[in-house]
Amino acid sequence: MKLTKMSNDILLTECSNFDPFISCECGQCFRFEQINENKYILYACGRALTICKDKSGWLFCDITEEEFTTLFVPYFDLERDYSQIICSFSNDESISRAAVAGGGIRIFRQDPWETLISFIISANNNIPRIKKIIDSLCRLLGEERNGFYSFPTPESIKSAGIEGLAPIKAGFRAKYIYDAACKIANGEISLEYIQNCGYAQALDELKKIKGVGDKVANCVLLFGFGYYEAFPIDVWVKRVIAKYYGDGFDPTALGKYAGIAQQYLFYYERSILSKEAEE
DNA sequence: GCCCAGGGAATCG
DNA sequence: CGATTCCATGGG
Repeated sequence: MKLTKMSNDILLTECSNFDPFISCECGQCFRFEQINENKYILYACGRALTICKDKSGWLFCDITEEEFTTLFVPYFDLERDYSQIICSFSNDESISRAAVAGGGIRIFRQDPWETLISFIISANNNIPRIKKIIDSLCRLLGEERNGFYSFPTPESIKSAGIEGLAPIKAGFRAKYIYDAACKIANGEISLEYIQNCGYAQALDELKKIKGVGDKVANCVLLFGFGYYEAFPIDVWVKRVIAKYYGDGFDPTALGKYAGIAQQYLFYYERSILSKEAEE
């Protein structure tokens, strides 16, 4: 990994297994927009970050090297050796095949609270609409700072109430968002405890929140807390398992980075389906 | 009108 | 336990 200062921008080169565009599109995060083929804006770490695909590498606009290093190197998980992780799946044919297509995916280390609400919203929903609801939520209750809306705090959602959430049109999920906000705001659930108590305990803790079951909890643990052994099973991954593994599939057999394998499978299964739709 | 979407709660037996 | 049903909303 090499960072080069280019006036107000940072150029990233010599960084294998990293494609920020694919990493955005692979379903782990929802606050980003594609401007064109070579340009995305990502809303993370409390700011908007413009990312351009350059001939020589990835260009991150209007950011200092210090800010990129302290905020976005951890966020993009750039210090981890993903090629070694992919190697650890080499005895699994379908994961290895999926990792060819999704080799640029990094698991983003997202804000736990934002990830919790985002995946509560994801229940029985599709990605474009999840993005729209989250964006509405930030515009409704977040704080604006030169065009960027922060993610609303638990307290602000709590004081808005279920009726106050009506404009974002989250449907039946509004009461779950509210329940999560209350339990975090009043300390009934501690995100810090979930961060430190280990995977199994953290899973139980998250599931105390209404609207959080096995799938949502595992997404939050994987994308918001860095529990890489979390293996969320949604409708797509269910299809993959039925197709390639059948009964008796055990994600723990994939080791401590099972969640990364899951993300390759999810991305691959969806991308081959959209490719088939084009034909 | 139908079905589906990164599911989960409530309610059965 | 497992199997159904319902939940709001929008796009295809």
